[in-house]
Order: sequence, then C-alpha cells, then structure tokens
Amino acid sequence: MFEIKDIPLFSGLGEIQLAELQAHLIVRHYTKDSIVFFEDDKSAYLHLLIQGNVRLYKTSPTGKEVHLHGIDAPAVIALFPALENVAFPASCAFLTDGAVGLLPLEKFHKCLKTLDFSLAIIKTMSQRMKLLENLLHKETVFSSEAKIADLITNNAKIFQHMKNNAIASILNITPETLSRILTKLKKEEIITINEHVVTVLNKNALQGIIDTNTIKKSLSV
Amino acid sequence: MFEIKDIPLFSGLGEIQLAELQAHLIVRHYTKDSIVFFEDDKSAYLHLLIQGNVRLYKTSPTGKEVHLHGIDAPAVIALFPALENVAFPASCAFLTDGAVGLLPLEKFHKCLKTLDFSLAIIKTMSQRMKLLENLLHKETVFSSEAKIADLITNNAKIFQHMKNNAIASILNITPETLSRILTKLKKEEIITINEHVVTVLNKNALQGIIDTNTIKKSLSV
DNA sequence: CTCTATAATTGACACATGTCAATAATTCAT
DNA sequence: ATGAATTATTGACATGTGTCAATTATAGAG
Repeated sequence: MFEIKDIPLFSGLGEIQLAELQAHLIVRHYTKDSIVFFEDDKSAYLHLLIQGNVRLYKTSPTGKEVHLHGIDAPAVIALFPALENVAFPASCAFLTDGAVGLLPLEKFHKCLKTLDFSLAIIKTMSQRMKLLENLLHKETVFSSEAKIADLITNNAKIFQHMKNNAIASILNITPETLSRILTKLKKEEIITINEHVVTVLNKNALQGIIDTNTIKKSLSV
Repeated sequence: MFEIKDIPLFSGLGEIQLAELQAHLIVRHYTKDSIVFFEDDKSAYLHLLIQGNVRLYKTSPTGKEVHLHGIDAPAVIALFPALENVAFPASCAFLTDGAVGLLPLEKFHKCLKTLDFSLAIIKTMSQRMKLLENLLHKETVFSSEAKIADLITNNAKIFQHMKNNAIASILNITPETLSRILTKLKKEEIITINEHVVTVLNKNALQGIIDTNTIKKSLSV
C-alpha cells in the first residue's frame, strides 16, 4: 500500500499530519499513455506520482510535442502550479501503467505552516529549478550534435533500453537527425555501437562537441 | 541609504535579524556594462540588487549570448545558487550604473530557520519558476514571428524606449530578423509603427501568429 | 543645420534541421 | 525459421533564421 511519507517532500511531517493527508488522498489508476493533465488545465489537487513513470511535455501550435522531463515514482508531479494555484505549464502522460494520488490543495497548503515542510518544499523546488535550468541550457545553447554528445557522455546506457525514436523525442530532435549524427560520430571514430551498446572511443572529441557545438572534421593531412 | 528590508524577500524578518543582516552586508558599486558574476562561477554570498538593473544571460560555445532575464532593483539576483550552493547558471551584467549588496551565505542560511522567511523564499522561487517556465516556453515553442507577436501584444511600449537592436537581443533573435518580421507585419496591415509607437491594427491576426507560429498570408482572392 | 556615428534595412547566401518518401534492418509472434 | 510489423537509415528537398556586406535612415553633437 502506498504511504504518503514515501515521498521525500512529506517525510518530515508528524504522524498526525501524515494520517490526515493520507485520509484525504484520492488514488487514481492509469494505463500506459493515458493523460494525467493537460497544459493550461487547472486543478484543485496536488498530484503525487505513486507508481509508474510519466513524461511532462509542451505542445507547440503546430502540434509538435516538446519533451521537458521524465519523472519516476514516487514524486510530486506539479509542485509549482499547486503552490501558486495557476495552470499547469505542461501536459503530463504516463509512460507505463501507474497511479497518481490527489491531495486537496487546502490540505497541502495547511502543511506549509510547518517549518520543516516548507524547507522540504524549498529543497524540492530547488531540484526542479535545476532541472529546468538544465533543460533551458540544452534547448537554447546546445546544437543537436551537442545534445547527443552530452547524452552519450552522461547517460550512454540509455541506448540499451530505449529506441532511438524515443531518445530523439526526449532530445527534441527528429529520429533522422539522431541517426545522421550517430552515423557521423561513428565515421569520425568517436564512438562505436554494437548491439545497442554505445562505446566512447574518443572522450575528448565528445567533450569538444559539447564545448564547441560541432564535430570537428579530423583534418586529413 | 539602502535598507535590506526593502527587498520583499526580507520584509518578514524581525528587527534584530534585519539589523544583523544589514551589518554584514557588503555593498559594491558598479558601472554600466560591468559584470557582477560569470556563468559557472561560485560565490559565498547571496547577491542583492540594490540599485540599477541587470541582465542575466548564458553564453553559448560559439560566443553568442542567450538572454534570460532583465531584473530591476530591488531584488534578489541569484537565489537558487545561494540555496543550493552551486555555480551560477548564468552570467550577470549591469545595464545601468548600480549597486549590489553581498550577504554571506551563512547569514542567509540562518534566516531559513524562520518560517515566514522560508515562506517568502518559496514565494520568490515560485516567481522565478514562472519566469523560467515562460522563457522556456518562448524559446522552445515560439517561432521568431510568435515571439515578436507576443511582445507586441504584451509590451508594445517597449519599442518606445528601446532600440530594435536591444529588443532583438532580449528576444534572442537577430536585428535583421526583427526588422524583416516587423516589415512583414506592416505589409500585412497587422501593425503600424510611427515615431517608434507600435499600434496594433489587427489584434486577431496577432493572436493568430502566437497560436500558429506563422503569419497567415491574406489570400488575395 | 550639418556632419558624423549609430541604428535600421535590404539582399544574397549559408547552414542546421525538419519533412517526406523510399528502402533497409531489426524484432517479434506464430 | 518465416513473415508482418516496427524501427532505422538514407536521400532529396524545404524552410527558418543566421551571417555578411552594402546601403539608407536616424539621431545627437558641435
């Protein structure tokens, strides 16, 4: 059974408070690909991701989806809209089957009167801020090549369990671009790929791409 | 004389605490265009913008600057790095002459023990979050046309006191692109510009651009 | 008021990335 | 193993926006 205190944000609360929150928690089950909420919707509940994982994304006027974050349970999903009582800045959809707990905003706001809780909020918000900063950095200063080089550097194993298709979409580039750049990296002998395992042959070159936004063509003297 | 309690974040603190903070505040004066801190630098101080206004920006590998925010005094400049004791995610430079107050991080962290103060932090962080979300939205889902349409809709007067050059840079587009799109908007009779005053002739069309990311060519039947 | 510096416009062109379509490769169920 | 469906690759092409350079317009100083 899910316990609200499993979520770090709430771990500092007292027994009584936890019990009350738990009593008011509404649990909803979702299947893969179902939508938890849409961008610009408002909700009277704080959303807790209890089980499974979700993605947050924006939808552009032309219908294209801009991936923001993937989130794994247990976690708070949309803290900032709950605090400010504003609309969701992004849509949320399940990547797996899962469950969400809904906590009435009044109950949540009551917790804010506890110092430890408000410090936990600050902690959580800081983490979100870091995520956002990071995302913004990637989306504004990185070229597609740099995004890929960055991903390979920091999370090469992702290629083992995700399709290139899905990887492209979390990088907000097309599968074609991903394919072309991976091919280029292989040609330049910066990486090799075997059975979905990406091996870095030239760490420096990879870092160079992140630093300069382009693959330096090896001068064939 | 600058009083630390003029900054909303600190307004909830008691007299004694304020006095102590004030005593430890180091004030530095800056001239227009001078740098307060660089991206990736770390600091042992919380930075308070006391006088003037600054811009926050990232620098891309190719040397191009990506504008994030403009901030006016009085305000806290880099709250998140101060909380998490991490490096600045952006550089900060003065747009005018001005002054910054430096508050040792220990002093700042001590304040966190006060509930009202931590609630004020949450408030301030929420606002930053909103700014960031907004920026991210503009940079990831808006075309240049949509950025400009959005600016005209929400802040048309900016054209009266800023050069197109500067406007282009806060939109993170080139002056050429700005010029071309403004010309296009004039040709489409969506706006007129006279003596730097932008007048909207067709509010709907402008909204349409924001919604669809493109100027709909009026079909000349 | 004129001159100079600064800002804005315009054109030609480059370039990264997306789009669309065709084909090849891989995976999975039977 | 075999075939159907999914995924990846490749090519040709489109498009938005940046770059560079030339020209024109504007504004501020003397």
